[in-house]
Amino acid sequence: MIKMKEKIKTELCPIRDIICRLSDKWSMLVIVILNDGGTMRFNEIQKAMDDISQRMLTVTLRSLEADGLISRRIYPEVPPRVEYSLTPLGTSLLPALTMLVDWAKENTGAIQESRRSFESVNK
Amino acid sequence: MIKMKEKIKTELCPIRDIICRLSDKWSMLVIVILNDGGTMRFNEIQKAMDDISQRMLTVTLRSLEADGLISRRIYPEVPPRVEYSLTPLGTSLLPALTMLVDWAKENTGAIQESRRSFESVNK
DNA sequence: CAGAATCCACGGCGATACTG
DNA sequence: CAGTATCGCCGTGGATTCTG
Repeated sequence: MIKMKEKIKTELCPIRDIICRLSDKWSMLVIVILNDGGTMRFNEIQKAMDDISQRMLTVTLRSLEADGLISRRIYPEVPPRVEYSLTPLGTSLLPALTMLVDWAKENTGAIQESRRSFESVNK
Repeated sequence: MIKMKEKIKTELCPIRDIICRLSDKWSMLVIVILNDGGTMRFNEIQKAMDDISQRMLTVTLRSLEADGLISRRIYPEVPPRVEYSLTPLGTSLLPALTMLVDWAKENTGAIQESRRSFESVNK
């Protein structure tokens, strides 16, 4: 059996870096929303998230673009129009992301109950 | 096709909460290491990570214990001995975690190259 | 040995105001 | 519409010291 630990310690300084980029407050959610919505404009994405600030959406989109997970197309019009969509690389992340979300969904109850009993013991 | 966005917005305030707990600096790594090592003592885990502070390891372990992902067994001896191991719930997270790590591993090169070209364009 | 407690630096993130 | 710029809070996490 392969030692996952070795995976992480030898190959995964870069891997941990990637995980950290994804696991900020908004990145995963943006990817999921773009997967559902296809090609979307800035404001569309913001409405779909409904509680992200304009600044953080900009920052998040730039970060994802830098990593090659989304593409950003600018139309030289007035008023300006900018469209975002997942790249193939971004799309390839979805199975793993979905699995994580599904796991979280299935175990939400168990985890919350565990937290409650843990707190009542340590109160 | 199911709208992932709906999943996240309706069911996933709790789900996002879980993802956030996992995606701090150390939690995923601890889970992976415990999966490789089985039952381990505090110092064993710390050595396996080799760059985590004592404080952060304590904090991380408590958080994972509260969520029911790891168990903590105390032996009333002198000097004290405490052993950690994955619970079934913690183990059930591994497939999703592995998938994410594998994706990151496979696409590290592409991502880093994307970052470089992005920076050279925006310099 | 396995922590608890304290102090502190840094960076993520939000609020607000301004612009092409 | 889709940003950019600036300011400031606060939470994460590191270093250090102390304890049962």
